[in-house]
Amino acid sequence: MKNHTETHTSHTRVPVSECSLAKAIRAVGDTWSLLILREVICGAERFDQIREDLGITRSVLSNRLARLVQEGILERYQYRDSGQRARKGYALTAKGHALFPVVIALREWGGEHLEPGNTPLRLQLQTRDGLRVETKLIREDGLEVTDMTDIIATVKE
Amino acid sequence: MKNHTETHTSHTRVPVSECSLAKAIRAVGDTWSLLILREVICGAERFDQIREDLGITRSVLSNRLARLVQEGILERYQYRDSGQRARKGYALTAKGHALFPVVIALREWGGEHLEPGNTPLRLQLQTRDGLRVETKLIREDGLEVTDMTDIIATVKE
DNA sequence: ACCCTGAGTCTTTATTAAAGACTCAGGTGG
DNA sequence: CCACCTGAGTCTTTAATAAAGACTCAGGGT
Repeated sequence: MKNHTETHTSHTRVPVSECSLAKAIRAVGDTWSLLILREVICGAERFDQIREDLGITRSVLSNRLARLVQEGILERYQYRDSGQRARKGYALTAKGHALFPVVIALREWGGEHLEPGNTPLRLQLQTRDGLRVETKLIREDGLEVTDMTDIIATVKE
Repeated sequence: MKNHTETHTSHTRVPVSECSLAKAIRAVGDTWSLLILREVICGAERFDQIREDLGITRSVLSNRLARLVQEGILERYQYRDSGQRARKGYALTAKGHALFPVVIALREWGGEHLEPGNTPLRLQLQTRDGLRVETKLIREDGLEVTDMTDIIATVKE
């Protein structure tokens, strides 16, 4: 436990009910939703495929998928592999795709702070022509922020 | 429900137990942890302050804080406001600060996709000298990715 | 010495998730 | 055409988590 006596920053109060960040966390920040999005991003589009990969129960998966569809993050579609019967799948909508920065940032954080050192296979997020994609924090003036302790929360009005 | 017959991308299988992204989601992707981090970022460092802001119960807050400290995302410290008794607070560690890209990306997504139009007060994340900070997806070659549908998941080895 | 407050723990009740049996519709094979 | 398989769920029961709120305990203040 560090022991600092410097004046600490004052509390920026934005009620949870009016905060975009809190709403976003409420929308996708639960135990399963982000993992389901990961599955869809990885190309698991069928119910049972997602269920097997995640080890989630049918009822919970059913609920979460319905919620994600209802929130406009996922959408359902039908497809048919040649010689197979028609099946239903889930795919990202534009709103769902807009979560990529969140997912990629999480992936980066996990890779840098949760791996014991030598991790075998790492999920990679890249463009279709194979270029790696990463998140950067860019200031209004175009410069990159590297020191996170320089960032603070304020209330804009 | 759209009805596409184009060949869908194949499934990129990375077991959840070996995936940095899944681990990151496991670590902070639950109902309360991210909201608690939001509080700390906003300067709410005391137990009861966080509890009041979030409406979380004491026992759950206690558990989550302990977990976040144990995971090295938060740390405890003591401080004393002038004329007040010493108190304990929670602050982000370097590992916790490294989650800023995730938080900022969530904040952006919430602001763009969850707000009904005219939202009164919006939490702003900026540098100490008042410059707004935003996340960008940058490709290996330095160009920004604007079309999210161009991003796919692969397994790197 | 007594009281207040911050920072919890403990106990009871309500919600949510897990496990796994059951349903139902669209095809497939005979 | 009929029986059967499979994907995509629902339903029921049991276990785990969270909510509500009383209780504890230590450090100051008066």
